[in-house]
Amino acid sequence: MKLSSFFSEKQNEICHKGEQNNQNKDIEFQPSSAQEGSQYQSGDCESEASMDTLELSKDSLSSDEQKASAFEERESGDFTVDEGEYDYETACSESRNDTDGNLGVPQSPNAKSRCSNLFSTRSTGSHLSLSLEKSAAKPSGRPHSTLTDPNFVENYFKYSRLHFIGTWRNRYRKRFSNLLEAKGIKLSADHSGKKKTIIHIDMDCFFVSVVIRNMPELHDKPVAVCHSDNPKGTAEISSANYPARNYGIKAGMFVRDAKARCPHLMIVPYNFDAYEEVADQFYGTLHKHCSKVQALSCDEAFLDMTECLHDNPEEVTQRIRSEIFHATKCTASAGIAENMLLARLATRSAKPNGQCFIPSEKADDYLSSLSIKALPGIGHTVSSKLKSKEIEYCSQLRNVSKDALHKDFGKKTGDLLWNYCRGIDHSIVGSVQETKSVGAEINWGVRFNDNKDAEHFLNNLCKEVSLRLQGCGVQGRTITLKVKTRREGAGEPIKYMGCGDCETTSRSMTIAGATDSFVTLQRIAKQLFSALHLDVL
DNA sequence: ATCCTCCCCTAC
DNA sequence: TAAGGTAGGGGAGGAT
Ligand SMILES: Nc1ccn([C@H]2C[C@H](O)[C@@H](COP(=O)(O)OP(=O)(O)OP(=O)(O)O)O2)c(=O)n1
Ligand SMILES: [Mg+2]
Ligand SMILES: [Mg+2]
Repeated sequence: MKLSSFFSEKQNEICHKGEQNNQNKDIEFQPSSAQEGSQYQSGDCESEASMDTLELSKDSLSSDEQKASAFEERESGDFTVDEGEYDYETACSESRNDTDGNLGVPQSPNAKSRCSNLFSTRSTGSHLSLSLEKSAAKPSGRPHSTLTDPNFVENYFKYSRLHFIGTWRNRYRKRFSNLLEAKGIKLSADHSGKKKTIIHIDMDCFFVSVVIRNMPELHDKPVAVCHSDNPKGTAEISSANYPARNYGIKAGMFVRDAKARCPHLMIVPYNFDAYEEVADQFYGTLHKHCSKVQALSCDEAFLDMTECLHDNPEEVTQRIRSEIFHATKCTASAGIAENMLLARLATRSAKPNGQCFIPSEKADDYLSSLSIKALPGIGHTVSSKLKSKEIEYCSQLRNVSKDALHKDFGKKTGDLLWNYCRGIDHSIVGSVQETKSVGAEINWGVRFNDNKDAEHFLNNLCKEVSLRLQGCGVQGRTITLKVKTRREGAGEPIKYMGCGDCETTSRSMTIAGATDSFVTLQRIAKQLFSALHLDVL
């Protein structure tokens, strides 16, 4: 059996380079956090000497237990919802089998693992994450794992779509820094009773549209972006165009399931450079029409047109969309409303290649029949909890008192639910926000035979985080390491080179002076890993 | 009260 | 074969 374990590191408390102070050099690490672990305490954290591989290696080698990664279980949960067309649980049956049940809430846990480290002094931080997995005794054959590629970390990120979208914001920040004035962000303060005009705009099936933008013959055929065209494969669909969605194909689905629904589905490869270029054209157009632009992702933004409006909002929106199409040969859809919530919901109705205006007097009607799960910020866990009480639509949610929502979901989420189901949203369109953390994690292809493998991987992850910190020009003081370990009794991962069903644990440590140094990260990460008392094998 | 650590949840 | 990342919001529970 194989085992896999993950870990990640994270550093918090970032500070902009330049100002940091080191107060006490002596005490570089504050043992405090590390010890929390508690029982364990063997002092790993304190003495560097002890940290040595010895302790680690012993532990790790000694036990045979296996640990695996967890993605699968939870994943299933995340997606189950929609129309039931694609049952992720089935796809990931592993997870379910596993046993033990967990606690309470129905499949709540997500399986995602992440590892990260972050630092920060003030506002920035960095994350580092690693994942480890023990490899099966003999099958060394895996072509794409930490066991066979010494530069696995570096290579992995070149091909990861989630890494691309996850780091896009930092690139955007650099590219458009001249246009971003760090102003007020999201604090909900909408006291100016003035009516606003908000536009939410999102490119249609972005990754597919960009790749086929010069291939009109494919526009009405089902097409999806994926690394693999193997009809038995577990590669994930990144984006599917609208003809493909008619077959029930969605992002995140395994390619074998997509092919089963639509055998003639055309698979096209990723083109990250083109996504970057089209996103720049998209944002270039937006900034031309509006000074208040909030980027949500590479293909999606909010515009506060209240003060940039010269014409009818719908005509302006039409113009912006035409201009985007002219510049990119890709279509965008937009929603227009008086607040960000309604504008975003309007976009959904508008897709594909359309636009939709929701006047505030129609908001109540529009929301009544809307599923709670469709509200932004409400995912599988919250919506399932409500559904178990027979509350599925916004109209039903309006009958639940604020107190009851607070009790079940906490203050903030309770307020959000209460407001959103009534179409209330006071957030304001902001431009940039200060970085709070920086991290890196890998939950695929991570396999270790011994502690050396794990250490090598961890070091590479530290290097990655160090570079990212330097790239952002920030440093951090709190380093967090997260590790995934295969859950007891979990079988092989369903997904090729996946992490499977894992348990995640994390440890963090705050140091006196902010850092972006590889050597420092490496040292702290090692201590944190050791404090977790995990066995590699 | 407020802060801190270790999670969980969400979205792209 | 295939590339399951990243970051912020938020809560529980303990320390201060
Ligand atoms: N699970 C996901 C979600 C998104 N993406 C990538 C591919 C998408 O093209 C891009 C933008 O995400 P969207 O949610 O905007 O999805 P699309 O643009 O593909 O479709 P839509 O027309 O619904 O916006 O992010 C991904 O790789 N995996
Ligand atoms: Mg889109
Ligand atoms: Mg989008």
